[in-house]
Amino acid sequence: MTTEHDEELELPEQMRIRHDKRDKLAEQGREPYPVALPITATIAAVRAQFPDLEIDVQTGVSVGIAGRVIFVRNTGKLCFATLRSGDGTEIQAMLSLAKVGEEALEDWKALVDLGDHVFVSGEVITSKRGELSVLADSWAMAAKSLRPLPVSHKPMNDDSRIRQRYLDLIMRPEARQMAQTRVKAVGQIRQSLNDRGYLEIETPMLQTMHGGATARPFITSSNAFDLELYLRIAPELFLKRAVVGGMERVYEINRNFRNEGSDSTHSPEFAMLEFYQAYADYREMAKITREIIQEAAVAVFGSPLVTHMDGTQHDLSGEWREVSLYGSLSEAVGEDITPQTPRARLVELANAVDIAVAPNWVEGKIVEELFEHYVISTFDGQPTFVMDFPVDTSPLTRDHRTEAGKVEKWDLYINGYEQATGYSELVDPVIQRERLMAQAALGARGDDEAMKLDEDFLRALEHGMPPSGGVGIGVDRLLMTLTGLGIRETILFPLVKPERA
RNA sequence: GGGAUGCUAGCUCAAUGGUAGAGCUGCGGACUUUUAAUCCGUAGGUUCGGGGUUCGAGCCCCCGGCGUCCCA
Repeated sequence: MTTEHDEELELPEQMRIRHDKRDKLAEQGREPYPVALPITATIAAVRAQFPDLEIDVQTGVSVGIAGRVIFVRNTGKLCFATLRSGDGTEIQAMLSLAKVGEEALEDWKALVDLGDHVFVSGEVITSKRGELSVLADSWAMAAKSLRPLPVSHKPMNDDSRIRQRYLDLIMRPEARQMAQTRVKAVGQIRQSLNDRGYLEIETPMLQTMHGGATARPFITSSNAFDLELYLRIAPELFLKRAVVGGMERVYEINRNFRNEGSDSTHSPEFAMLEFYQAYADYREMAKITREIIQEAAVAVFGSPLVTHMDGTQHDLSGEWREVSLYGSLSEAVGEDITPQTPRARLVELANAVDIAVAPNWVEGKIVEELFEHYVISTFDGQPTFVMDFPVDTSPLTRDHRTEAGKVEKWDLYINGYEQATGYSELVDPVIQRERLMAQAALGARGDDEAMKLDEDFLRALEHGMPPSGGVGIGVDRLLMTLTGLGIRETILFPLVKPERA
């Protein structure tokens, strides 16, 4: 039988010591986790109030502040500590024998570790080196940390940073900045859409039928309803129902779930913005998309000039280039590729560049793969709208108004990544039914990514959906574009496998 | 899915198949102006898990776990 005491003995030495200090705090009448502290100011407020003090100044102003101890420099009769608040602002605490007395100073030295949250009450001064400081009259533990922090001057390894993001946030300003950048960008997206008369709505994450994209879903079930449920792969079909209902400008920013692998650009759960506007077409939606992304960049950087942490810059200002999918591919291949190009020729072209064509690939899928192989690298990172996709890969998109075999769909590429997609939405319920029937046939042939026939969605369309444009923007991808970081950095807590299986 | 590569002290990393080490952190001591403080002393290990080869395995082999990079 293992007692609690034995378990403590098995802890690493440094944790045992911190547990002991936690116990000692209580013995000395110092609560290790007090419920409240007489805080009078934030660290940021103190810094703001005294921005430019000379060296060795006494302000006569007394404050009570709290923060996490990130440096300690204990000497015999005068101790220094740097306290940092969650926003990253720092201030020095000084504890002198003369001010706090021998007992409080000895307690400080014996019981305070790097990583503890402490409270310090005293006068705002500057030290003889000019550092803005609070010269303590008293101190209190705000929250004892039982685990040592990583060393501050060596980078943590990526795995630990992601698994223990709280440590990353404590240790690395860039991690805090990333989290704030995301808040700024997403906040601006909402603002941009609200300003254009859009309503933000919430549609189901648990769905009885998944649709709106081609992807494998996560499957779960309801005990109460004895029902198989799917985590949504897209909100599209519900947002369109809202448009049918008369909500003519709607958007949603929320998580989608796709039961697929992850890499530097894919996460099983990812944030998606979708927005729909009645009486707009895909060109109008492209313009709004560009404006939203530019406005997000301005919100983060103050201008459409995006600057990554490594110093590389991308100019997102102005109009963005448009290329035609078939046209740019034809140019790259050196022969005319159209929706009428025979499948056999497409397969030859694909095989010539080592694209393995699966038997169930439709012609449009081969064209898109050829496009990705030949053309995307020529964009040179520049924001580019790729216009007019094959009809057979876009079952929810309206036929092109003049080009046979194509639909009014664009993909937006920035930095070589697919960033957004926009449609003139298919609103003809008869054609939509035919398209979804064709998808169901693919599904019956074993394509487990094919769309299902959603009768209620079709019923909604049969009530009449106004001509509409729709867009999906990957929020995590947008953050990647703005920061130059991988998707697992733009997501605060990405999915990681358990450490022990 | 294929290939390469990594996992060692709290953190970052060393270690021809032959006594597992360093820096920082920690602990003890000195220091009333420090900024990754300095100086003296000292502790800290199930080398990811399991099996195998060997007189002997952190290292070699096999199986598994978790990462990273490249390719598809």
